[in-house]
Amino acid sequence: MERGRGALGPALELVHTGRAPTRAVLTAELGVTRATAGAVAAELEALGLIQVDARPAAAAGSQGRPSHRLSVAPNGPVVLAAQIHADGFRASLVGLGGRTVATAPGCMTVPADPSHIIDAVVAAGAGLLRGTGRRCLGAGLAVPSAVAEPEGTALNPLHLSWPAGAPVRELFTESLAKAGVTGPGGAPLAGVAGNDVNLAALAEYRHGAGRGARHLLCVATGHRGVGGALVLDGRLHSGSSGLALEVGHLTVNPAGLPCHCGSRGCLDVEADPLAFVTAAGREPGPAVSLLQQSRDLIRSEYADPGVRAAVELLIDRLGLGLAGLVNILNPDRVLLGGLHRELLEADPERLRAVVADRSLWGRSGSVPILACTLDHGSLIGAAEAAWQPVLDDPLAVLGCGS
Amino acid sequence: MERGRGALGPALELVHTGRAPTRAVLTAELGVTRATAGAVAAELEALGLIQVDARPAAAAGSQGRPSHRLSVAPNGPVVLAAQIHADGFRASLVGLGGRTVATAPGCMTVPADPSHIIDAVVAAGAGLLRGTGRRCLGAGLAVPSAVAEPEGTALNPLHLSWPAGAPVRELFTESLAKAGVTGPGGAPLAGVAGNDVNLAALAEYRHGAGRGARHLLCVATGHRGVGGALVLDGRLHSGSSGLALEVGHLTVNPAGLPCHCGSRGCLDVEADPLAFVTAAGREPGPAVSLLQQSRDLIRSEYADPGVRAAVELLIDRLGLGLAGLVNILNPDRVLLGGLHRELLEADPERLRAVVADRSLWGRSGSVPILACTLDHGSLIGAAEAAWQPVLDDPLAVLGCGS
DNA sequence: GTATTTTGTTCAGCGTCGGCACAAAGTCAG
DNA sequence: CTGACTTTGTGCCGACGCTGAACAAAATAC
Repeated sequence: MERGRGALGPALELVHTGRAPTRAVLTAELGVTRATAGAVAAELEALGLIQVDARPAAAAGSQGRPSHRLSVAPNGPVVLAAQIHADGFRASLVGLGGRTVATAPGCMTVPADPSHIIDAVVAAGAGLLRGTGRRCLGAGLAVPSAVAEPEGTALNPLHLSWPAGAPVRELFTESLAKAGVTGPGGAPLAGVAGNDVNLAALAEYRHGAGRGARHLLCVATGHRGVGGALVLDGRLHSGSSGLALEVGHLTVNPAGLPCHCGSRGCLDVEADPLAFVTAAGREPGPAVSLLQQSRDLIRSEYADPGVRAAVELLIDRLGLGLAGLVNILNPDRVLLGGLHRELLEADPERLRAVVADRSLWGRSGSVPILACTLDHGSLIGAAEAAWQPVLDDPLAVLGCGS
Repeated sequence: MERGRGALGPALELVHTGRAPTRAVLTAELGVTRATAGAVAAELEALGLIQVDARPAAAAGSQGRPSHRLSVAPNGPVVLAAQIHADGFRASLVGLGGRTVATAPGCMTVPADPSHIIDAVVAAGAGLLRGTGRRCLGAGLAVPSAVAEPEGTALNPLHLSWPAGAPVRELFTESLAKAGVTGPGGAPLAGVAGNDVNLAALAEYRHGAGRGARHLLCVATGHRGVGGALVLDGRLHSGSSGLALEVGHLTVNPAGLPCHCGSRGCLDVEADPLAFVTAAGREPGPAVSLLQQSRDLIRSEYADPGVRAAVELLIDRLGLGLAGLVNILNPDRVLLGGLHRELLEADPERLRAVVADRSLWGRSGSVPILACTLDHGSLIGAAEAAWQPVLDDPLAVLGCGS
């Protein structure tokens, strides 16, 4: 409680994202003196958040005294991360560094009443907490819908049969209280809720293929429709009311299918798994298995000319949409998830060529397009959102006394 | 040089934008004690940047001791602001608060060699500086082209006959040195260059219709093509390489005109003055007078059914483009400039209805759409960009000794 | 004219960080 | 194996920048 209180948050974030493996690097990254960095590390260790290994692993080739290694505390506090998708839910405890400590998947048909499934996923998370006995510092929930801020309501839970405007954050917070999940000192825990693609983008930025990007654009499709997200200088850009990056209604096929938005040829209906299966000339299965059906087609039947043509068609449409987004947002990296990831991996050159051709500047055209790398990215992202208050100011969350 | 050095920049910005008319308000806005706010104000006054009037104007109805009024120093330092457009240039000296101190317009055909006109506009500005004898702290240049960062090159100076990739920032800085324009202590001055719509958006955010917005979207059209800009939390978002908000190639008319980008029906060719004049069934005049021709048509011949139909057609196309941008960016305010401003004022309800109808969420649909209010917004914006280093850290620019 | 309210100023105190000196722990050269 | 060198960790002091409290000033309210 003497030195380095102002830099506590940034320092924790550096260790959390693995960008400060040693005290020396921490010193350089924070731009402070060794004395301050040392005090900061000591404080974070005292708070039980990080670990300092005096015994260095292997100082390969470097002269001088070896650095102490900084790492996330292996038995430190966790956050409760929850995810709801069309065919079930998933709850995890996630520590710093994006490390999943325990997981409880659950499959079911999602009930029309959001509070039921939120209670179920929270109960699963509470069970994990009891089982492991870890301290819980926050809770995050990912839902397949835009979440309006500051209300915390799910505006378009399309593939869930929920009513539009369901107050998911409020339900989540109430559910946490009912399940007895509390924060430090038994205080009630305020849950955070967000769109699954947004949260996945945040997770990729911190721990996945988005590390080191300044402006990260993420586009993904799960079962139906297309979602987008943008991370600007490390912060999720969700717009003035949480509704940014609703990219599904960019026009990518002027002569295309009518969309429920009133226009034709929107990305939502032209570049999602249903569009792919249809373009490949196959009979679409049930909605929740469309992504798997598409994956199977690409991986097992790519030799089929119909499948191949469908891949190329969807790449062209997706590329048009991405080019539009690149022109507007000028990101320095683009990540693709869900079916879009499969399309990228099936023919990376074609997609990159379309984007380069249609985004005006050769420079932006050469923006790297990569695949998302995290499993359950939106779950990790929900955890990241829950960690955010701790990363912003550890002392405010943990209290000076504890 | 004792108290309040950290809060110096934020305090200056508050006075600069008129959000801190008194010491008491400054105290509240900065979230510091009266002692600190007083010291900060004293320091800024000592630096010659602001003025403290002990004699209050008229404390209407309020109890207690009247506040001292804070205002921008009337004879304080200025920055050199320059703007180049299709039919000439304009140079001004602009003080804090966006106050234009002196102006030198110049009309000519813009030469194909950018350095000639940049030298001319800088010479005009240098003349103003000699004439007024004011200290100059920075210089900014607005050009009708995307400016790539960090190179400072004009990538698509479409209506100028410049080569693509002209190094405008470098030319500007060299020209300043040649003209003998120097910063504090005779140090060489680093010029900043930016896209005119971007800079106009910044000016509107600070001093115009954008004041108080969190996420401000600005769309404007001058003679040809459509430009956009985004201000996020007070900072211009120009993307990872300065190329963001190139909004001209959103598709707004699937069956529309071919565009040089290879697509059809782009905003650039469907919602600019040429498109309007053509849609109204008139013979387009020379490129540099298209905006004026459009204005005249709307203001004088709105009764003509052809003109009216053209207004409605362009409103519908513009609305489609704006709706797409609102879905992606979720701003809390939209400003329109150039011909788009005229369209808004001709039929505000129609434009708002189109945007509300096509942007998915009723809430975003009700985003306020307003007209730009500043004359020569991009010139003021060039000045704002030039002021930025002073607003960020006044002491670093002015030096502790002076 | 006195009380109240609000604002500006002075001064002491303290927390936080930089700078420096020194100790510690390794590599490298002979 | 020893000594020089390099790099990292730590303790101490001072400076800087802010808070808090007391006090003074300038208006309104009664």
